Amino acid sequence: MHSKITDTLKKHQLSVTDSRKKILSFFLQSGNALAHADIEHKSGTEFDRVTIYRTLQTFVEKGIIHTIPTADNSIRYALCKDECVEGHHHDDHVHFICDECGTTYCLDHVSVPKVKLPKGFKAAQTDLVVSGTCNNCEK
Amino acid sequence: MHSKITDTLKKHQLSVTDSRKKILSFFLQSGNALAHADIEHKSGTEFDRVTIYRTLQTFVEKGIIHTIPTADNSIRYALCKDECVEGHHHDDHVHFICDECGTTYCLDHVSVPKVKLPKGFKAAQTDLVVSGTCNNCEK
DNA sequence: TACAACAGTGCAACAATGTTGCAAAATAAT
DNA sequence: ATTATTTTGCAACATTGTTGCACTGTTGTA
Ligand SMILES: [Mn+2]
Ligand SMILES: [Mn+2]
Ligand SMILES: [Zn+2]
Ligand SMILES: [Zn+2]
Repeated sequence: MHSKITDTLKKHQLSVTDSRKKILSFFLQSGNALAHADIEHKSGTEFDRVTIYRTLQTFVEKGIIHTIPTADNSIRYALCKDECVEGHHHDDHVHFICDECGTTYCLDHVSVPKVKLPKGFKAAQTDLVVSGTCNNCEK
Repeated sequence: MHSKITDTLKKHQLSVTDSRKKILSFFLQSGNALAHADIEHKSGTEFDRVTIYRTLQTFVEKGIIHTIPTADNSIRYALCKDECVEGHHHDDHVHFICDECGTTYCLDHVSVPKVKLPKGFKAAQTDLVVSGTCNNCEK
């Protein structure tokens, strides 16, 4: 019997450890994006801060999670879709950060439009982040 | 006789001080976006690290510079266009970060497209950041 | 299951980045 | 010129991120 969590780790050639299982479960439970600090709070003293840094880094490299840029010096991380693999992400959806509650959403069904760049500029990745009020916080 | 720098500070109701003049001049000279660390390097020991933090914060609040989100935990700052005033920015252009040289460009003539959000989501601000190779670094 | 090889973790020490309060200095207003 | 106000530097502290290394846990093989 294999849980979904164990399967995901194995699929990406990672040893199955307590911290990885737990951190991955946080993402699955939450549904939304998490910052390093969120994970630190959720896990209490269960494992070391350094382990969280290394786990997040490993997950990003393996294509399990992706980063979401912000203007407040706190990277958010969210689960990738199945197509993401090591070294090549396919997360071309819009992200939304709520100014009220701070929740960060992957808007999986809103895709990032192509932009026409000036001569000589070659795009490798495009991030579109919208901030405002989410559907939970609206009046 | 008033310099452009002094004028800009006065226009935004700021006292004209050495550090503000110097930091603003860095932005005017560079043309591109600067991170806190860039300013710290350019200024050497001329003024305190805390003063740089406070000056950048003040400039953002007053609409002299705007922030550019990144996925590497290092906010970049760039000069605003003239229309930006306290509490209300008008920097709806695309930003480009070169993976080779690290330079961050304001693509003033490439505007951010409107995106259609799911029901209940209200956009206040939209940031579009492209990364890749700039026209200086291509091939 | 037992063992060896390997990978991941915790800890400690450190570096970098950001924040706050307060007295001294600079600037602006009178 | 004097006063009122704002800004700065400093010190102290908090938070965030990085690295090396010994120890522990995991995996694959017998
Ligand atoms: Mn996402
Ligand atoms: Mn810009
Ligand atoms: Zn919200
Ligand atoms: Zn470049």
